[in-house]
Amino acid sequence: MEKRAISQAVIKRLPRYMRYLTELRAQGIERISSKELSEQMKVTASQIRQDLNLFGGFGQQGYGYNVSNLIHEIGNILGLDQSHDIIVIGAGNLGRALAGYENFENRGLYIRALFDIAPEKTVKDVRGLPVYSMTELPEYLKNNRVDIAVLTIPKTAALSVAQILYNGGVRGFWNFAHLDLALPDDAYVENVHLSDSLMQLTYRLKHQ
Amino acid sequence: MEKRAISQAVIKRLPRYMRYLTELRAQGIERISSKELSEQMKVTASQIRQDLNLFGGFGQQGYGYNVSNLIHEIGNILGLDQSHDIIVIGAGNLGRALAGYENFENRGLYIRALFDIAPEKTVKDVRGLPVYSMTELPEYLKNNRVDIAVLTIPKTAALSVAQILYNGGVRGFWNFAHLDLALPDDAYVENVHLSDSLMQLTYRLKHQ
DNA sequence: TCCATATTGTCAAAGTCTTGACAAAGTATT
DNA sequence: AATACTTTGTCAAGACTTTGACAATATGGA
Repeated sequence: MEKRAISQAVIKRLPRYMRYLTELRAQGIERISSKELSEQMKVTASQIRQDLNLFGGFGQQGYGYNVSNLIHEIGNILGLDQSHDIIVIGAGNLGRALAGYENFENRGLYIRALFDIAPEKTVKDVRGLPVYSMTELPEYLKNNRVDIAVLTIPKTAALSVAQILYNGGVRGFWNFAHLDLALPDDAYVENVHLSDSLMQLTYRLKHQ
Repeated sequence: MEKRAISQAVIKRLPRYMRYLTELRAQGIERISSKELSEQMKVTASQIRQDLNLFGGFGQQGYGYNVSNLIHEIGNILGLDQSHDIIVIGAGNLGRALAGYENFENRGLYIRALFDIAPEKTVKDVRGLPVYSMTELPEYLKNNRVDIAVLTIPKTAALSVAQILYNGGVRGFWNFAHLDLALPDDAYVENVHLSDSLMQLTYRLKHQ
């Protein structure tokens, strides 16, 4: 799709642009210049223009960017034009929290089911989603498309479950287990290490 | 503490070193060279040595690094030698998930209480922690030290609650609300945007 | 004790990312 | 229709980060 490789640094910024632009649209703002946006986001205008230009000229000289159009374009870049079928492995508090996010569906992200070793322990159901036993996972994968698996399970279980998922055809992994999941190269793993982020905070409290 | 400013890139890597080193120690491994560690972590040995050297010479030529000692040193750098008192604002699934992490206490991170607008809705209690009403927050802040507040509340409430916390003396904010919290410069905010991270995954599924 | 080997700490080069500057091209006003 | 203004897209310079190389120095075996 794009000409040259896009750096990780740029990709990380795209959802943030999305967030600010969506907020602007909600406020009824239709156009925005890189300068105005840069002031709100506390980045340089140059960076915004440079980032957006990697994917195409979405702006217009003398005018700026059309907010709705830019949301649409960045959404396409991020793959939100395609729908994604998602399952959550681990129906504990974290799994239920993620499964319960309501805004995902606006972006083509559909949570289809949860899995847990002890599904009956799940007192409340989450938005009416089914909670299956882990033993049913291979069968489910045979009969249902799954683009992304969310792993909210202990690190001791994470790798073996990920392998079942990979063998069942899943290629997207959103991993909350406390280890860096290593899977074959055609699997895409986004590791989320919450405690790493908390330690960055304790670092700053100590040093700054 | 350190001579020159440490870059954000380095600080981000420290918790990851911590994770791998802790795993090594659990396996009974007492010494490790930057070369071995670099192979496990899939980074360059040079980067490991350069990073660690910013804080002091923790290694020994011809030997490598002592695992336990290095864990201790990085822990100090990250501020884990100090104890931190933490409260969680929002006792929904996410708040309860974070409050329930058991490993925090090994690192001096003590969750003391949760707050919620509707504390009675919280069916199960979390490890026996008290769940207070939000109306009790200002009083709590007068009587208790709070180093870090975890915000797991809707974005519409986040800024006003953060200001109450800031006025009550809280300077560390671990923010899960879906906006970038802007607070005075002496407050340290670590924003965690889970959906940003999921969008990086959808980007990669589309493009790679 | 000596020597071969291992491995750090550090420097400079290479690579990547961010910023400032400005021509080109549009908008808005008179 | 002409002019002043705005703002993009793009380039090159500057800043920052990562890597490779190697002297210095320790280990461990003979």
